[in-house]
Amino acid sequence: MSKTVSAPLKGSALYYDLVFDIPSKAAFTYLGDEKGEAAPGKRAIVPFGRRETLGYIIACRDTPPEGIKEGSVKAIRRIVDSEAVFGEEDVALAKWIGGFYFCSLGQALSAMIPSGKRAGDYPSSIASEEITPKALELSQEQKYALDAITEGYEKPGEKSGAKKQPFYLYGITGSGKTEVFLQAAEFFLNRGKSVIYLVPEISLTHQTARAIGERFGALAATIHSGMTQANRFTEWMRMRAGEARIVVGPRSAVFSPLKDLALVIIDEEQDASYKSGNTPRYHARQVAMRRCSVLGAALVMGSATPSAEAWKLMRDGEIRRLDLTRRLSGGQLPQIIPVSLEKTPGCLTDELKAEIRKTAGMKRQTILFLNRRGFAYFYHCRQCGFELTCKRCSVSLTWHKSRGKAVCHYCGYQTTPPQACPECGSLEAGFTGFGTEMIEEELRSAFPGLRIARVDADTVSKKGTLEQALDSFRKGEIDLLLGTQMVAKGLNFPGVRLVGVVLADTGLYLPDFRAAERTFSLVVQVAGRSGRYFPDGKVIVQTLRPYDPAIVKSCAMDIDGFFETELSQREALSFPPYTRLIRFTFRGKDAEKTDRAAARLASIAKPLLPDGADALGPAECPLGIIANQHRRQFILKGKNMGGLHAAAGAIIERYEKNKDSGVYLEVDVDPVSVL
DNA sequence: ATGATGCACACT
DNA sequence: GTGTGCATCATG
Repeated sequence: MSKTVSAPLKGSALYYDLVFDIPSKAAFTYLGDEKGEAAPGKRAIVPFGRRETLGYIIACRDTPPEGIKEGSVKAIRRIVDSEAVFGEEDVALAKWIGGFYFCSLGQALSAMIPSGKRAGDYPSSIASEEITPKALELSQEQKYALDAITEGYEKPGEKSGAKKQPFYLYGITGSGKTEVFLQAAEFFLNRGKSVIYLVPEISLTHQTARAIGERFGALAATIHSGMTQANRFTEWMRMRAGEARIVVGPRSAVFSPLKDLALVIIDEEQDASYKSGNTPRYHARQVAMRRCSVLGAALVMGSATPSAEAWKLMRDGEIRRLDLTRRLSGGQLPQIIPVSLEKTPGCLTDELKAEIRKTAGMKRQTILFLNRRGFAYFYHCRQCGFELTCKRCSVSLTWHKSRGKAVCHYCGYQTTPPQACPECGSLEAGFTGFGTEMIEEELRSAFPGLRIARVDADTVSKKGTLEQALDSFRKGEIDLLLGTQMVAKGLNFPGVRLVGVVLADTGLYLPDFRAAERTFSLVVQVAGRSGRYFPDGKVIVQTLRPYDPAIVKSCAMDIDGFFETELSQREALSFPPYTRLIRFTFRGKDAEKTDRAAARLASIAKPLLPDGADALGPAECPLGIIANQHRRQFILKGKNMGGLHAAAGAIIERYEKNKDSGVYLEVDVDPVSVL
């Protein structure tokens, strides 16, 4: 817990060590503030170089550290917090994060602690006035799972030293995972313990948060990106005070400062959003495992489509798998039909059109899903094969009809596409492939009477638009919802009969070893949107690769089969989960310099590699240029993370000794994507 | 990270 | 001779 150091007597010198949200690992010593409010665990504004910066007070001391002249120590300008906002446990966790993900303590703390200024009053939590603590009746399978999760629980007061095995609630969509999670949470709350409930994104957080607010009332808290800083901070302090004991939230909620944490739930465990995209590039699952093992807390993950990592751990018995095999509503799994797109002139096959028509005739609803990532829509010359790509990034430009422009999805560059091929002058050049706009147009002309709504990053840039569209879809004011990723996950619409995947295999063209896994899991999840309440759900999966295992197995809902082939392939190529990766990415305006930097790190690395470890590259990244920056990567691969990680640490240290100017190095431990 | 400093080449 | 640009450095 946070130890509060008594305020210094007036005039007596007491020093404080602060860390900052900067790459430097050093702590800086300051004199206490005038009011004497300084204490470890509080944040302070201090003069730092030529400016004032927020820092985290991590310790106090009687004398300045060795080598610092007493005269050069500055005083804390102002203390931000009236009480400590982080404690020893948080610092210990931050140190671990810094060590494992190669960032400074200050960077780790700043990722953990909400940056809100002041804990105002205590309103606006998700706590619902009407508490409905009535748990639903559990099925046999659910009961078994709940018992397994709770049975190892030790009595309060007893020290729980033994390492607990994580659980995995593996169940098809609609099999009642959430209710098991909620009752497990309730079990621990009833014993005075705390619970973290992680969900992938805000849209999902909302539904789950509501359920938790209703069931646990004032004990519930939530933190997500849609909240104001002050509200997030308020929730943080409610947790620290022990007032809130269950939190629902995305990735960052894994840091929640709950008292007596006993259970961490990770819903949709395979979701890539659990991995942070910026420093520190932590994975919430990894952090959760760390916290749980330190505290002796239980970890329960769940999904219908586990990650390859989790699947292997279950297979090897390192994670205990708990199966939920039946849909509670009695709904059947939908029929999933793969349809080849090869001979279709437009982007909607006759099969899909027929089903849309049939569904509309039944006064039911359709969701059309387009996985737009990858190269679904590109300028292509049929004569010479020329492709129009971004001048700055190496990716294909996407055609935006409404703007009449070709746009780069990475840097925002846009240009008017040429009428004729710039290479050979042929007029048989232009955009092919599918975008949501084009599909929308084709739909409107094919089904003039249908009420169609399109939901993608372009149409929902304004806040609330997505909610609005989804709301009117739920009310039945829209017949067909067309969208990207956002319509795929978690949403639950009773009226939906048909789900169409416009082009399932776009992701398969990405040069990433997880491409098949992602595609597979996406199709299975999208399929799960259909037929949740009626037994006549239908899913049409359009594809240019009808024989690809990821497509075939996902349409057959053959998860075992998919992982069998996928894992044996990963093993053959020694990719995760059979190995671990540490990726070094170099960015620089100058290609030569970037190459040199990568080569230099590689030559440092070679002699330091532990036995059984491999180096890949240095090589150009699959996306070789992004926003005018050349990108190179160098990947370490090894069976044993301990040795690999230690080597990486030594490599980084030597590399930084004389670093290349204009080239930035980024280190990613356990990268989820290598694009 | 970020602002200050020092050195290179350009140009009123 | 001063002015703009970037690499280098230190931050207590």
